[in-house]
Amino acid sequence: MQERSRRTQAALIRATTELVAEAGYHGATTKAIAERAGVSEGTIYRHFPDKKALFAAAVMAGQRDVTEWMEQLPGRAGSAPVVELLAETLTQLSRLREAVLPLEEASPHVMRPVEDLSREELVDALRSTGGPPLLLADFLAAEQRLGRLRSDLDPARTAVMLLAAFLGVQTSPLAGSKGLDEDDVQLFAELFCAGLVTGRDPAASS
Amino acid sequence: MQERSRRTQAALIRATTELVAEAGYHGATTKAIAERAGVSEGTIYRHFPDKKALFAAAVMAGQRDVTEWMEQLPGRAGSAPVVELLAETLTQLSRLREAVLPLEEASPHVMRPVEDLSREELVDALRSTGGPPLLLADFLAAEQRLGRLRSDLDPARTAVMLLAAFLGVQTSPLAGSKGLDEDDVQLFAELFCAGLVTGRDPAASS
Amino acid sequence: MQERSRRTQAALIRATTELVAEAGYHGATTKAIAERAGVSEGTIYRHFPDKKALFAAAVMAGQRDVTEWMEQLPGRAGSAPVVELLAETLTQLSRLREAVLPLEEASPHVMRPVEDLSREELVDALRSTGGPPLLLADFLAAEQRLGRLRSDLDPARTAVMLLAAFLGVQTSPLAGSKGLDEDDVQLFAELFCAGLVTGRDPAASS
Amino acid sequence: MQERSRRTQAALIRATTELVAEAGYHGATTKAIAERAGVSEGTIYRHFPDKKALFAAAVMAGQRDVTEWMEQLPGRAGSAPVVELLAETLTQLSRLREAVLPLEEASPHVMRPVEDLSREELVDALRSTGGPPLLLADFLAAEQRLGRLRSDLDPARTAVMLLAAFLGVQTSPLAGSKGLDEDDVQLFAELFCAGLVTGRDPAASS
DNA sequence: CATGAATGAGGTTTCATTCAT
DNA sequence: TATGAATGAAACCTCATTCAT
Repeated sequence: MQERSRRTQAALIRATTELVAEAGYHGATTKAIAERAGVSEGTIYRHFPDKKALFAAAVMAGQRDVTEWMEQLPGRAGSAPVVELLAETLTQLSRLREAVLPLEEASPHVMRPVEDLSREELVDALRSTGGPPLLLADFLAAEQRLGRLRSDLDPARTAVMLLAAFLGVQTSPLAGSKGLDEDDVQLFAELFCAGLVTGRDPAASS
Repeated sequence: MQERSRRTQAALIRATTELVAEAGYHGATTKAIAERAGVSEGTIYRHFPDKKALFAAAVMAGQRDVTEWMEQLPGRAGSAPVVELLAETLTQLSRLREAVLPLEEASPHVMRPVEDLSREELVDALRSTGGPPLLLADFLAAEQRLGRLRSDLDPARTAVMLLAAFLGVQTSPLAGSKGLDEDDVQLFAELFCAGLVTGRDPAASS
Repeated sequence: MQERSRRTQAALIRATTELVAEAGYHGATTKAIAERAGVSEGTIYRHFPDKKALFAAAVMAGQRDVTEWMEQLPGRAGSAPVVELLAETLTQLSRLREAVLPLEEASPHVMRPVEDLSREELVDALRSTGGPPLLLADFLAAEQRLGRLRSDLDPARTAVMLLAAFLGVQTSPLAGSKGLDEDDVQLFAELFCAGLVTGRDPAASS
Repeated sequence: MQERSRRTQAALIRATTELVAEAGYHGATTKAIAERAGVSEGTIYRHFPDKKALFAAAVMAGQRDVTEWMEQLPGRAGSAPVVELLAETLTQLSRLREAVLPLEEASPHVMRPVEDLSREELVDALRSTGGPPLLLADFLAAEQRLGRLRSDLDPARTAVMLLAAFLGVQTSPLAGSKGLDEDDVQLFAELFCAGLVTGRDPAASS
């Protein structure tokens, strides 16, 4: 039955995401994943060709959630001070991504040997059309057209840098293990955005 | 021989750092490390109680190099525009840390399950007296006293955020595998520092 | 439907035979067999109690084809020089058995641990009434009565030895992977039969 | 210590050979081999890169024993009736090879998927200089020069065929599981050799 | 001090077989 | 009856760690 199949698959992806968040990449063994998902280890391989594919699916699923939220962002350009919009976006991101982040961050240094080829594919997918970086770039470009953002910035490059910096803050061991609170996000948005806005942004005067 | 002992230890640390950078955390097995260091596997355990200790030592060693460079920073407060000083600092950091970063980044998500306790210890050590975050905080405080930096910022918190954001940019899969070039560093410094400086900083007018 | 049932069964047997020939014993997994036969894995167990039974059936089916051809052999005793008749027989065998041989050869060393008991049953079946060895023995006995074959040979024992030797040549890794050509069969027949015939066989003088 | 290493290696090879003979290819699991050899499973991989290499080493070791015995054969050409020499050779072979044979016979159809490339290498090695087939070919050529063997036969081809046929008889499921006794070997030698010898061989008249 | 063989727990993956639909 | 998802034992292999030499 396709219904049951879909449920199992979702359970596996959820178990993977949770376990990586909780116990790190090493804790996300096939055994632990199967246990958490309430299936046997063999079942994993009925739904994914190997562990690598399961991880990729988990990353993509998380990615999808984030993307869905961000799709509204470009349309909201100009509706509030830039800093405010960015702060809201980052707050949402920090909530949505909490679970997914370890997975993605783990990929470059950790998953490399497991994945070889597929690592590039995965990153490509993350960057490809419609992903958060592009959506953020769209938003920045829209604000540029409104004259509220420095016109000498490359939206794509800036978007990537902003996201990467934020993810860095969110995951850095320097930040402690507690994660970020509202204040942290607000401070980050303020600091970083001060370099982005022009005088025409109403919040720039503060 | 203490001399020989020290050389072996250094070789092990160097081998560990190189291997993590080259082959990722999974490539840094005790066997590979011993081979690269030109000793036998058993020898590792003459110098470190376990692999975890070797990794911690490797992180600390890298940390030491970075710290040595940063120790001059607080004394240079006021000697040039803040943005310029920070850009120079980040450029140095991006060079010095290239090798060590994978090690540190690997630690939170990768070493956690292996180490549990030690992770906290490690992070504590990274934040403890004399480390780059504190040195950067000292520099920021000095600039605050000179009136060139917003006085409402907590230097310690800001320093951590700045470093974490920069490390995030440096290691993010979003940035591609090529790493950062001079322009990227410059852009980052500009964007981020615009939120830090006051009108009294000579570069603030640009 | 008994008709449909028979077709499925035949498809399974054919798939098994083909797969063992193509991909070796390890390639003949239940999954691969079901795929090739165009049914689901579970269906196998509607038609055969287990994999072992499927293999036995496949061996028997191949055996049946060979047997059918050999049934004419005893009746042709005396109709041509012994060497010629044997060469023709072996040529036919080498063609008919090409597909089935791997199955049979695989059985003793491969299926033994899977089957234990059944291996004996299988071999018994192979030797039982009507099988090629007995038919060849009948032919040899007939030739003995015609005086064209050494009378001191035990027909049954000789038949088994002749067939076994030929199968050995046909499957030996020493012979390379290309199999036997006509010349090889001819040479084998000549060499081996020279020890069988008496002076009264017209070909014995060559 | 190299001494201990060699002993372990020998024990592993012996265990592998025995287990394949006793329990078939499927019975020769890494676990069973390690148990039989009195070491842990992990130890296997300190001495051989993988199971395939262990099997190859076991085949080669058996091959070496057989080869050692056969090296004297070419020198004995002419020292006794051809049939007698061959019978003796085959008797020795049937003893020496009893253990090794399953391994070799298993290779083409069974080990293929495990070995892929290496199967060809293995067979090449079996056929390469100095192996039993070549030694037997040397012997046949020597007998040809003595005029006791048909001069129209290709020694190499005949040697391969003779060995393959004999191995076939020795391992055929048709022959039952008891193996060959002296009488069987004698009969095989007589039958097969009758086609080889000329009138000048003293045994040809019997 | 150094070696390197040995360990054994644990990892990912396969596959014959069962069972709910 | 046919399906195909689920099972779980067992396969091969890795690796941090110990210990006799």
